[in-house]
Formats: sequence, structure tokens, C-alpha cells
Amino acid sequence: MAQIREKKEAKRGLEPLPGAEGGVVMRMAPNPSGPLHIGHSRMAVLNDEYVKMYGGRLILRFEDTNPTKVDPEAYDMIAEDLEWLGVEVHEKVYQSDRMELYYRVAEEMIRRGCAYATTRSQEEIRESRRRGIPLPERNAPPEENMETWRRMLEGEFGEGEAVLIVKTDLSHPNPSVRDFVAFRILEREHPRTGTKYRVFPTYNFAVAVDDHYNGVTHVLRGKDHMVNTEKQRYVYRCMGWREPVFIHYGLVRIVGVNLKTSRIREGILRGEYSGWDDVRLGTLRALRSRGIRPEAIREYWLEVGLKDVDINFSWETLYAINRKIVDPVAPRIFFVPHPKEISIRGLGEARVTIPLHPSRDLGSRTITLPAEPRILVPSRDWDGLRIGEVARLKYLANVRKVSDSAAELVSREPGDVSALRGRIWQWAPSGDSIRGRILYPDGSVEGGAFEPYATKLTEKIVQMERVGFGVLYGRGGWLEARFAHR
RNA sequence: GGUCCCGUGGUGUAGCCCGGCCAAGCAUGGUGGCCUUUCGAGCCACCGACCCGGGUUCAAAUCCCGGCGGGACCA
Repeated sequence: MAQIREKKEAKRGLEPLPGAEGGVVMRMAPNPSGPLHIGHSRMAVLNDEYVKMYGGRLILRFEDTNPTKVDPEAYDMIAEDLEWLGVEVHEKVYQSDRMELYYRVAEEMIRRGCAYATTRSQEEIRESRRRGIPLPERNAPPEENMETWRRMLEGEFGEGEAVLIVKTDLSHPNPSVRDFVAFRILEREHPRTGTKYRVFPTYNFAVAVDDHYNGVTHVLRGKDHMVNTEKQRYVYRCMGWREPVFIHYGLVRIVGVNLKTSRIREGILRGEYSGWDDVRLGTLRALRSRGIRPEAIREYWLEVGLKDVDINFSWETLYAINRKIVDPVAPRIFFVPHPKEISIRGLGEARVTIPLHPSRDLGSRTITLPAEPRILVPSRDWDGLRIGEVARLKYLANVRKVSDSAAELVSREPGDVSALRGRIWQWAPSGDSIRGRILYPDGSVEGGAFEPYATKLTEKIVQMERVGFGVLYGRGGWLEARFAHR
């Protein structure tokens, strides 16, 4: 009874990891094909969180043994993204630096009779796998396979002419698990190793070797890797290595943004996207540029946890978390969408001081206006106000609409605020307002005018009142806001 | 088509292993109200779920079987 209750208490935060008491070694292993996106951040945050919880080390391993998929700039971008997320990496490993190690393990596996080399065609290999009938090489003595392997390394074969295969179980119910390829020949230049190597390990082989030699104790990975896990176990078993704890979590479906690295790159090259941080993208740098805080992302993934059910990513929830973080610290600013210029009759010279936050002491800004000023108001609000009706220009004055382009002063004081409900407007002085626009993640763009003080708040999260939160960027005389959320 | 995984409100999660405290908690969302010189924040109320069918049991979201549905990988 007491035990059950204890478990209920422990449910706060992350699920405990089995076998982690003495500390953990974990790793995250992105393909260096582009910067990290919101989906990647899940494994980063969870790994980091567990390492911090139990003590231990986190390894960042670049899985770059497939030269066709590597973007040389991605190595640094990924490291930057992780740093921004607050993920503490203790060690970086490049698979491409470890080729000799892979070769050594391969040879040991050949010697032990767990791997064989073949020069047969892909069709023959596939057929053998499909029908569960061994190729002759499978049962050949290790020395013969070793000889073929040497010839592979020495460059006797071209692409696709020879492979090294790990023996698994030819009667395995899942055909892809049967005797999988461990090394193949790729005649490409690798961004880090150039043309030094031409025999490259496949994903599953390299991962198994690395996890072992890096001393990884716990592997967190998506359910889509379950078959890979199974394959990797054959390497562990042959070599007599101790297996790490494998945990497979459910997949996340993320809608609303483009996450496909290769397509994003094309889009950038075509000029369709402004860069890896384009507001329409789901990259971490896009989120950062909009003012999404790393803490919000961390908290989101902690809440989601490590369940094995597939889930839908919720922007709403992420935004709600972020809003809580950012609301107390974001200066309020006036943005006037689709401005309409009107004149205010009966208003003398005015100098108003407006707090930057309704409840926190973030300072204030002052706007001065000449007598009978011309100001900008949102045309949508203006058009919706009938002649004779009263609206409040926030912190400035209550005014009555008298014509299509003019209003007259009613009072400086707001009077009964609740009576003005829905008719309190943000505004900007006509003369020295700053032209600008807001970029929304859905791709839409809204033009408008900012009050002059906005230029002092660039690169910071602000709240454009009645519009939402975002980050302002100076564009030489005008401003561009990247919208985060309401 | 094969192999494997999963199925609690619109979304995410707690509970399921060890059946009763669950007429199902929390968060987000939606709706309404209060408050507020923002359509933000805060406060309050309400809406809303155990995939279906059998079985076991005094008792099932929780255990068993079957179906249905979703997903992943492979082909």
C-alpha cells in the first residue's frame, strides 16, 4: 500500500529510468544535414534532463557516415541550437573519425563468423533474404570472407559491387532484419574525411559500435527505430557486449510548419525562405527568432514525457507555456495595423507617459504631440466606429468621430473604462511613427506603423498590444516583427 | 501483404504493471462571468474522455480473449 502511494508521488516530472541509479551515459545522434527543428528538441531535452537527474555524461554524436546527406555547416548549427536549448553536451563524437574502429570491429566479426562479405548483386542478396536461403559466402570460412573484405577496402570494387553483411537469422519474421548490410562502398567525397575512405558502415552497424565504445547506458529513440534496435542487438550479441537500456517513445506529428530539411534547403536556395530561421519554419532558430524561449520548449517536452503512444504536437500548448514566461518581461508597445491618419480637434499640445507594462515596473516611454495633432489609428477600428461614437486613444484622450478623417476631443481622462470596452485603441503619432510589418508563421504579412519608441526594443520580445507577442528587428528605417503568438 | 507498437475529453498527460480511494485528476483549448486604460495577464464557473464486444470478478479505465482504429518499419 505504502509502495503504491510512493509511486503516485513520484509521478511528478519525468518517469524514472530503469537502471540509472549509478549515473548514466546518454547520447543524441543527429544527422548533420541541417539545423535542429522542434522535433529534434524532444530527444535533446529528454536526454539532457535525465543526465542532469542522475548525473553522468551526454554525448553528441554526429552520424555522418553517409556522405550524401551531410551538410558541413550543420555541425556548428546543431551545436549552437543545443546550446541555446540549454542542453549540456559533455563530448562530441564524429562517426567519420571512427572509421578505423568500425573496420576493426568488422574484422573481428568476420573472424568470429558473424559477418561475411559478398560481391553478389543486390537482387541476389535481396532474393536470398526474401526466401531465407543463405548465400554460399554465408557459410564460407572466415578467411575467405576476410579476403573479400580486404579487397573491398583496397578499392578493388566499385559502388554496389561488394558489401559486408551481418549474420542474423534468415528465418526472422521481419525480412529486413535478416542478414543486414553493415558496410557498402560509396565513391563520394566526404566533407570531413575527403576521399580517404570509400567503404562506409551502415547506420545500424555504426550505431551499435559507437554506443558500445562510448559506454552508453541508455538509449532514447523513437518507435520508428524498433527494428533498428533489433538489428543492433545482433552486433552486441556477436561481440559479447552488454546492451544498453533501449527506450522507444512514440512519434510526434507536427503540423503547420515545414520540417523536412532537404525541402527547406531547396526553399532557401530558391529564395522562397529567408533562411533557416524563416518564421514559417519549425527550426529551433526560427522559433528563437520569434521569441519562443528554450525553457518553454523544455517544459513542453517534459510534460509530454516518454510515452510510447504517438502524439500530435500542440502549438497552442507550447504558446501557452511561452506566454506565461514572457508576459511578465515583455514591454508593451503600440502597433497600428493598416493605419488610417486622422486629425484630433481640440487637443492642445500633449505629452503622455505610458508604462511599458501594465503591472510590472519595466519603465515607460513618453510621446509628445503638437496641438491639433494628426495620428494613426487602425483603419479597421476607425471604419467600425460610427460618426458621433467615442473611442479612447490609450493613455491619450477620449475622442468622438466627427468625420471620415477627424475626431474631436471629449476628454483627456478615460472616465468610465468599462463603458469603453472594446474601443480602447493603440495609436502612433503621424509624423515620426515607424513603418513596419509583422511576419506571421502562417506566411501572412501585416503592414502597419509602430510608435517611435519601438526602435529601442529591437531583438527583444515585446507585446504589440491587442496583436500579440513577437520580436522586433530593425531594417534600416523600418521595423519587422516576427510574430510568436497572441 | 508481412512484422512490431499503440488506443483516457479537441490536444497533451495522470491513473493501468500491484482491480475497489476514478460518478476519472492536471494542463491546454472552448464558452460565460469578474477584473483590467490590450482582444495579454490574473481570478471564478461551466463544457468535454476510459475505441467496441465478450469474458473473469462482489467489483474493470485497470486482468484475459476477439474485433475495430491509428502508427512505424519492411516489402
